[in-house]
Amino acid sequence: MLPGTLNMLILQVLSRKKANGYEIAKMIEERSEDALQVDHGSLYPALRRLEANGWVETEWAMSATNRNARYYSLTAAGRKQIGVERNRWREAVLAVSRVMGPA
Amino acid sequence: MLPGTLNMLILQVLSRKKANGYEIAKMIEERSEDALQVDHGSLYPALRRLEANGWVETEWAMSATNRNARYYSLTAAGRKQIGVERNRWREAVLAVSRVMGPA
DNA sequence: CAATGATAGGTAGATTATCTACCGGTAGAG
DNA sequence: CTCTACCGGTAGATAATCTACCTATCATTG
Repeated sequence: MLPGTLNMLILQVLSRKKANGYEIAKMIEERSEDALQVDHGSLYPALRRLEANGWVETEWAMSATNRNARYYSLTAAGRKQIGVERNRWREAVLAVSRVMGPA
Repeated sequence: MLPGTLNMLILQVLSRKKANGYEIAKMIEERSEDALQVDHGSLYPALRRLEANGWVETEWAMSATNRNARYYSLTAAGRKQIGVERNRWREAVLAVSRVMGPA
């Protein structure tokens, strides 16, 4: 997992639907075709940061598998933040590409 | 600067020619069109790591501007390492792209 | 000749984000 | 009743970066 990308990835998957931590990790792993493994020792602290920044909000609810789970959903600020992170990522990749050259 | 990319960027610029720290930073900045700023508090520790890993070797020499400078050049292991880092980077970008989707 | 900016190398300490390794618990299948 | 999947968390180590500081010389300009 590239440092600095986890926040963006979490916000992205939450832009589709609210989810609990376990589901967020699974979605990132599945959508990356298992290329990204979300360590849950990284995930929960990251979710705390997102909440502290006002980008996600939480509520406790029963999961589809009948467990008590903390659900995360994007705030309005969180939706804006996705754009910020996307642009930062795109520019970072472009900048690295310019240095690394083709192939 | 994305964490985890500096080593690769340094190895890449050294694959063209040997250079001192100041020149390495300038080359990365110029080739990225100033999108990447190489903090020299990050650069020198990174160069130490690369040397400790046996990917670069150093010698002191006079620079083009007539100053005593430590020049870095790739070892055979360093050349191989570029490929390793390139592949890792390419796969990481691809994985993130799959999660983030188009646009 | 003195001041300044560009060149050059370095470190200490703080910050940030990640990973490792633990802890706790429940639901449901077999 | 045991085992797997599900679910949430933290403490401490690790790694890489950034901030801020130090030193020094060369070359140009006033």
